[in-house]
Amino acid sequence: MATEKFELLQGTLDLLILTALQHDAMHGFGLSQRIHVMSGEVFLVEMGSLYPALCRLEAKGWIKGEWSVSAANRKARFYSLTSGGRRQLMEETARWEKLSSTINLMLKAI
Amino acid sequence: MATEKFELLQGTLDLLILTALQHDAMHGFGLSQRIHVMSGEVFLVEMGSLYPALCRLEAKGWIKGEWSVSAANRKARFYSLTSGGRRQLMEETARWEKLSSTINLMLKAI
DNA sequence: CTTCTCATATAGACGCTCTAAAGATATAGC
DNA sequence: GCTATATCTTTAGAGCGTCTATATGAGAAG
Repeated sequence: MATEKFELLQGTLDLLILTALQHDAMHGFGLSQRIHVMSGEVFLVEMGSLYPALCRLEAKGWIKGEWSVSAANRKARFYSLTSGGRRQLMEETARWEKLSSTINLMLKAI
Repeated sequence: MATEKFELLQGTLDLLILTALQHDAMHGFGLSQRIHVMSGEVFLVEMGSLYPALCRLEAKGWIKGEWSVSAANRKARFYSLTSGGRRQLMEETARWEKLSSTINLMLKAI
């Protein structure tokens, strides 16, 4: 899902979430906005995509969520990376680099 | 599908197929091998993934298939790019470049 | 005549993302 | 006080692309 019909490549949302959580804990709503901004408004992750992903990542032990109060004074669930999540981020980054560089190679092949 | 657990990113198989067909017509079986070789053995597209994709692409008018005889003297369906397929290849390439460069940007953000 | 390789095809399951809708609560405006 | 708006979470259902697994057939090789 995205601005201007740029749908995400399936399998990259986890990577984006882990990346966006790399430095501070965030709640889902803010995460969506951060991804939008970080991507130069290319990606627009809707809630219906984001929340299931957050649950998935939490179930796998890569992030953990805690209820707290947002800057706007509302209850919100703040997610942060676990140590396993950091490891996962490195692995997914490596995987991404391998896959994308391979595709780039093929595109340039004569 | 892949050597060493490198599964494809969903949505990139079409791009790989169109790219591999860019210069000559091929049958599915050979296409699978070509993708394996072109990718430096990173991608291994199994038949169960490839054939449905070929049908899809043909249904969309991006490739067309014709029965002929393979180098090994067997009946095989040779696929080639249509003009619409060439256009589609350009579009998907552009899309890939936009998406992948955006992700790379995010990964490098501090 | 049996086995191997080449080649196509299809069924069924799985996982991720999307669209869509519903609900709850604080703040702002009137 | 009342209502509207913005913030925030949640879930259901569908769709699509890929994967695993299997069936099928024909020429080549021995």
